[in-house]
Amino acid sequence: MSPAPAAAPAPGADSPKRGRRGRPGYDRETLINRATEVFVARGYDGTSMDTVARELGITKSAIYHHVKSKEELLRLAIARGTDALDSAVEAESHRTDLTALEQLRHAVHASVLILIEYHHSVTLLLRVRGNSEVERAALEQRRRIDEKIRALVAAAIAEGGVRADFPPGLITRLLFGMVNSITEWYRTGYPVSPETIADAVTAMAFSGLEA
Amino acid sequence: MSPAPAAAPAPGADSPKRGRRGRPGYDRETLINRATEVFVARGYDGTSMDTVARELGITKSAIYHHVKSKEELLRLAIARGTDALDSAVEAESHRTDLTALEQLRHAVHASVLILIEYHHSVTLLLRVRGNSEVERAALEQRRRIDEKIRALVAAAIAEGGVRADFPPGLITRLLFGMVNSITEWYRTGYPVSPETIADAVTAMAFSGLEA
DNA sequence: GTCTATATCCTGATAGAC
DNA sequence: GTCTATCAGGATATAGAC
Repeated sequence: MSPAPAAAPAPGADSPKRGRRGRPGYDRETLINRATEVFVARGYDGTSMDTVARELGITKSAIYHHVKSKEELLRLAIARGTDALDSAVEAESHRTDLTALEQLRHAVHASVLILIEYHHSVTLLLRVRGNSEVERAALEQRRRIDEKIRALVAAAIAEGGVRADFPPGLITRLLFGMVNSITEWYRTGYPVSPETIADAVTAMAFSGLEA
Repeated sequence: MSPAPAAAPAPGADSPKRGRRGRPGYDRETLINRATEVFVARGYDGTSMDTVARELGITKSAIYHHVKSKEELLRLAIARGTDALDSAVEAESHRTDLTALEQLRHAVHASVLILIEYHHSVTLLLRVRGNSEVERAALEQRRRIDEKIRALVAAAIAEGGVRADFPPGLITRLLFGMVNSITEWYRTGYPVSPETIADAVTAMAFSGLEA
């Protein structure tokens, strides 16, 4: 019920090397992380660069010194989570020491942990509608990840480890619908540990909620 | 595995009484339904009234003849799904002939069917961020529905029908996270019937995906 | 690296003709 | 009930001083 995590390392998710001088002094990394949070809180399209600036305590011009456009800021904000998710799923799906069912279980568990660690970034990714080139590129990368998951589920079904009474595509969507829904309510400080959440998701997904 | 649906009736979800004259001739109902689809496709904040008008083949002014603001259009777009969901959950949670576990199973099954029938409207509801009065009111109504569900899950746990090895709030969020995730991929014409989808969700949620 | 302007375009909304 | 024309405010982005 608690497989090996295999989550990605934390490259500095919160407040890296701020200080030194008295006030703002943002480095690019911190600016991206904070902007990501603001985009998540109000929605990307619902957030003006003025709002981002105000929330960060600086002006728009200061932001445009670090990034060349609002779209680039979105691209950078999304990239972290996408990359972490992709490499985790990629890693799990190549472990030849496990059955497909166990690979899938590990992939679910690892995805939950990454989704929590990078929850702002992943949340933005999951909300993208394809309204710009950046958004369409993000959707395309997400589609590639989904493809790997679908292959895992198909293999687990072929193996006899996963129910075959419903279409594989439907099973996959529901499984990762549950996993991804974490972004809807998870907030920093949520009073249940990431490991417990990952265990709960894995248990619910594979065994159901009946006692 | 296939409980009594109890879904709401269809008051005319697609194209009511269009025609008569050659071109547009929208009635208010049709306009709202079509606008809802456009909002879902691009996101509410990412959709200008000019875009809505273009998609509908009329001008902004024609829209403002039917509704007084973009916000009111959102309110009307969201209302249908919210009302249907609320009354379905309300109805199931008052059936004294069923155990709490069975009430929950029926509520899940009914929610899936409503979520599919009103999927554009419900999708908008689930994406609301609280950036305006209309959005905050929608969030509040949604919170009331969630409260009823949480009570059902708590009762089912107390009854011994649902697993108690994880926090009830977490179980509830994951369960309806899976249910609600249908809005992420369901499209009119999806090649699996609503009933089969509802059965699959119920089976996955209560028994898990292991064979 | 951050500020105060400012340019340019887009957005929600209205007036008034047909 | 729909159109053309228009307005006032807000959006992204840039120029140039400190």
